[in-house]
Amino acid sequence: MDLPPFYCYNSDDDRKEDVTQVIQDQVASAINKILGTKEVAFNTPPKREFGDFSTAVCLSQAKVQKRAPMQIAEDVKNELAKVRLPYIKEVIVTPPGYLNFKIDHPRYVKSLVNKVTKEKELFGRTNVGRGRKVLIEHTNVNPNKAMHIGHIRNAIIGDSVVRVLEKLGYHVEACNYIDDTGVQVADVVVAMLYMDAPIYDGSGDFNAIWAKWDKSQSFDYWCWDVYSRVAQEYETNAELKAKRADVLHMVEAQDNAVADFAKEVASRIVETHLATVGRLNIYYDLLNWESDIFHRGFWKTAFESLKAKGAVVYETEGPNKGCWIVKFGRGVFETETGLKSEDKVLVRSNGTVTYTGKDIAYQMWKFGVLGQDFLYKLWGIQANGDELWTTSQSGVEMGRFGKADKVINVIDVRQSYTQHIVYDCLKKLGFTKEARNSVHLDYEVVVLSNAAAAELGVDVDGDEAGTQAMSGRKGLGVKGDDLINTLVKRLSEKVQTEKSTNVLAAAAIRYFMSRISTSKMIVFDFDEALRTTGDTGVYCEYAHARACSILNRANEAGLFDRKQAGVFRSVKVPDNVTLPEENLVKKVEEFAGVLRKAGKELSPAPLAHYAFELATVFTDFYENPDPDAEKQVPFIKIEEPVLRNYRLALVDAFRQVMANCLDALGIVPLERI
RNA sequence: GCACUCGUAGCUCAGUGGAUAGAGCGUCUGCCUCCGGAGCAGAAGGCCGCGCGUUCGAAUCGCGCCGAGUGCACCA
Repeated sequence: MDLPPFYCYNSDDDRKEDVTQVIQDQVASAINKILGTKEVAFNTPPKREFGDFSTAVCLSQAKVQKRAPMQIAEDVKNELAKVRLPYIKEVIVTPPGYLNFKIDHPRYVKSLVNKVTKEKELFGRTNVGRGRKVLIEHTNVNPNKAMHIGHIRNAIIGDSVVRVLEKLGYHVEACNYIDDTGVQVADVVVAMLYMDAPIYDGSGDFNAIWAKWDKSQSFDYWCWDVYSRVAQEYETNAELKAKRADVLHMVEAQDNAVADFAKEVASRIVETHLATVGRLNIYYDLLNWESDIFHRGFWKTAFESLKAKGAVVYETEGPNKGCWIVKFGRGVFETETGLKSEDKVLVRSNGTVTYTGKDIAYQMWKFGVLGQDFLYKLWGIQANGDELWTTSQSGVEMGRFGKADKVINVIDVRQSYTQHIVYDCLKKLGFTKEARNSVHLDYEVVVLSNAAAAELGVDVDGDEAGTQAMSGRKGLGVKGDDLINTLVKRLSEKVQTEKSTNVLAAAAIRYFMSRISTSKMIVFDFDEALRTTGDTGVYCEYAHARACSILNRANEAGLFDRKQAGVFRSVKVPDNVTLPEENLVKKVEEFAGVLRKAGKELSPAPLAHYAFELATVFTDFYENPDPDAEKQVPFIKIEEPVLRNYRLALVDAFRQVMANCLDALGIVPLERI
């Protein structure tokens, strides 16, 4: 498959303002001039005595120059002494030939603190994405049951990437695809209409059907059980199973009472899903309904293009006889069990279109190359104040959605193959640029540890290592709302307000899902997910709240005015910057780079790790700001105004950057817990 | 069979070419007259799955194994 396009952009321009980058660029160009090299890579020395950053460039030069690396390093050091390098205090050579550089800390700290103070919530942002529109589709949960923690992982990754790319200057559109015409919705409809008495009489009156819903449960929870029950019933009840095809057929026809009922079921479930993810601070710009893809005839248009380009062929023989297929893989081949085909069917022999077929048309719409559009109407205003729009048969034309330069589909890794086919078909249609700009953000799934499964009542040995896949059909899984509720309950004892409790629970869950690489399976364990100490979102929030608390105390004592912008702008930095201070400032500076990394990898994981490291260095600074002193003095009780103001400025810089980082992770920073 | 992903401390994970491989949880030992103890300081715990290569230098790159998982539908 082609390389994801996000690896291609050149972000060099955006690093020009980083203080360390400025310093390293000057050192690098000086070294390049001396050695005649083109590039110098820097890294961090293992020991603080060596300096702030170093390079092994002399080691690789040893072979070229056929001289000892130590000797080269010494020569470079001597040459560098003749050049004026601002911010560099000292150059040290260590075996086997490293060049180490010491920074003039007071100047460095001052310029960085001033930068954070000036840029505030903009600190760390860049504009690499300027002028480019990215459409990110995520969540995409079948609207037939409650969301489980696997769906939650998808939504958290998707929403985090939306936030990161916005901070990198892209124009981002977040879409949530609603498959309201698929078998899963049909199954719940079958269950509601035909599984229990009273059976639907075909009258178009659904009052008796809705009355089956046990209102002591939310609708999505009730459907969760109903769906797993009907899946079991199918095994023994062929008559019921036959109803599925009927319902599916009516839903696709869209011109009958059952189709309207199905839409009503799906809509109600979508509302519950939006409520669930809303608790986690996740929002969208647009809901895209599969029924509208049918209605607007997207497939027909795409199909004509595919035929015109010869990308699809009609099979007159072989295993796919009577189907329109796209050639793929090895094509038709013989196996022990007979003829098999790796080609992908887009139109079945009964004339209906497969999901992949619809997806090709839909992907074309996302890039604005289908030549057709949805109709839209306002769904409502979300809790964050933003409008949420939806495609709709009764909507109006609008020019603002789709037409993206890049499209990111957040779908679990099991669908890599079909995504590949969709992008490949785009290429076959002549949309090579669009195919290249299509990204499958393929994260790994969430499974249950045996212990977690045992807690849910599954018949497994909870003491044994191993995992259980979640399954909607079996009704096996941890529901998102259950996890949130459990956390809220645990946290509420020690948190002052209900609002803070909810934010903190969301922080814990988002952090838990974000810290693990998207390429790694999450083996869900209750103890781990509910933990509030150590490497958690709660710890990060706590550090932030503590910083706010210090600043508030200082404010109350009249030491400075928090509301008054720029009070720290001209902060004086003492001559001796302590190690904890230095570590904090260096970590603060890393934020912009971490944000870029998250954007490049399309993953919240780097930001989560960074947030924890930032919280840790801050806590160290707070506990022990001056390790050489006999006694640590609380910042607000420092008598000397220069030192006190400086330490408070560092607290404020930390507070700002932690808030920015949490925001990128979709976590609301708390002033108080 | 083919393809992709994963394998690092008892457990959960960072680290993707640099110097002595890091965190958290759990275990053990200490620390609340003090800005928020959801914390801090310390101890113990590693053939970075195995082998061969590339390189001055490999957990990191290449090849080959081993183990775990996923995909290869006229399901989505």
